Amino acid sequence: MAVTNAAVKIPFEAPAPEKRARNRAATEQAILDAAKRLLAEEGFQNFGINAVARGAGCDKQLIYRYYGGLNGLVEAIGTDLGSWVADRIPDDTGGMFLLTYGDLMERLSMLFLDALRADPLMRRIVAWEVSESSEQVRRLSEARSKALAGWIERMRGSLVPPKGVDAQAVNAMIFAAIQHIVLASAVSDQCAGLALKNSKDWEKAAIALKRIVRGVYG
Amino acid sequence: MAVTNAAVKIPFEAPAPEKRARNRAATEQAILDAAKRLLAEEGFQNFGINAVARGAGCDKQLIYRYYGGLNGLVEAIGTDLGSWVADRIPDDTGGMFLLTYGDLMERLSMLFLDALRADPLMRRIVAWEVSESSEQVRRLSEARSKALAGWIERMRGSLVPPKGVDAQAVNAMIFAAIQHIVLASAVSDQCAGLALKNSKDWEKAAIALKRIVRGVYG
DNA sequence: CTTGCTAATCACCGATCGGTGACAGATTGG
DNA sequence: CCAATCTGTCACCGATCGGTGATTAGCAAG
Repeated sequence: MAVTNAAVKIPFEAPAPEKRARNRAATEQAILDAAKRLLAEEGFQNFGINAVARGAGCDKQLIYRYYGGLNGLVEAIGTDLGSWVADRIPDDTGGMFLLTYGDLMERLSMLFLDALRADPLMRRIVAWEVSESSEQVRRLSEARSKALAGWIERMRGSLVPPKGVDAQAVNAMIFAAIQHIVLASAVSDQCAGLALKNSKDWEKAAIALKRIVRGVYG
Repeated sequence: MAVTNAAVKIPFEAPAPEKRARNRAATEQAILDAAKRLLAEEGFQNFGINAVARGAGCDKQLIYRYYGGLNGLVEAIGTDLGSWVADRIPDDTGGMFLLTYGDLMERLSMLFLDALRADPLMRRIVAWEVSESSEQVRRLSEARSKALAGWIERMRGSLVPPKGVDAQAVNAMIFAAIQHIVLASAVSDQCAGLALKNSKDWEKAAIALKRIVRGVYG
């Protein structure tokens, strides 16, 4: 055949002279890291076997071997998510005394808002959750909400919501608002006409959020 | 006889004897309808030239010719969105007297919640908005928020928010909460631990929402 | 050194994607 | 009647996707 040998691909091999040694554990970690990085930076849209393998600098076959495919890999990300959450959201009260349930929810709202804003991976996962109904994302979703619920329970202590208020429903609304507003800001710097660019904008959003919390819980 | 003839492809030609006549306007409409249907039913993930052409029962070439590709088609959907919103969200007060800004926002919240729940296309678009930052979705987003803002302005009448409350920020939070909770319910029947399946669940959600509105606006 | 095990790579598959150029059939104007 | 125009169809392109079988390369025990 007319060999076109001159057309060989030189696939950008040079600048990574650090070849990983023959080491399964390290490769597994590299794959997992690449998956998280890719999901955080590019979103779930172009998240696939080929992309992860490229990002990890290894063959996709290894993803099948070590994780059983994308599903297993996503599951592994979910497993990671628990500690991930624990690492990124403070467990303490920030030196405040949370005397009432309103104090608590105000504090939780602010912590969650800041944590989500600072965590692209978590944002992408939330966006994924509301966009697709596959088994993959269902697992991720479960891991996330479990970690979150655990965190809230830990922070709650012995505080109880006021009588006559469906705290579960109200809190779901509050967390929903935070999630949506952070997601919207990440793609368009605004939400429902409210600018969400600089820290001044966010200060307004935070005040509004506190106002809502206090309006319900006093 | 060993009829190899049986192996011929019969490409499922029969059950659609209704061939569209040679008619550009009708074809354009069929494409637009197919696009909206596809987006509403399948989501933005598998929304593409090929899928739309399949759905419209015509060649994709026509989409390029009549709409200039997917971008133009999405833009056409955006243009449609104005009347779409106007058709689906009531403009009247439902026989209520909206005496205060709180009355208004409570009513708007309920209307928006119901409308979004009943409108899969709008849901998909919102999910798209928070998942991708392309020019396509930016156009859609603008059309949607414009239609929404117009609706709110129309409903507002002469009512003004109470002093000392950043109504824009608070309302953004409320609408964000509604959008996220509806999106979440559409894929997983729950949000942040709150079940959102039957009408009883939704009644609880609605009450919580009203509570929040009343907590802020009285 | 040879044998085996395993990490890792390579080559290929069919399917689908977005996109384009060429062509067929109907309609219309001269 | 012919030619131009418009609607619609078809075949094909390169790229990428998820997935798999065969193969190479490094390491340790015998």
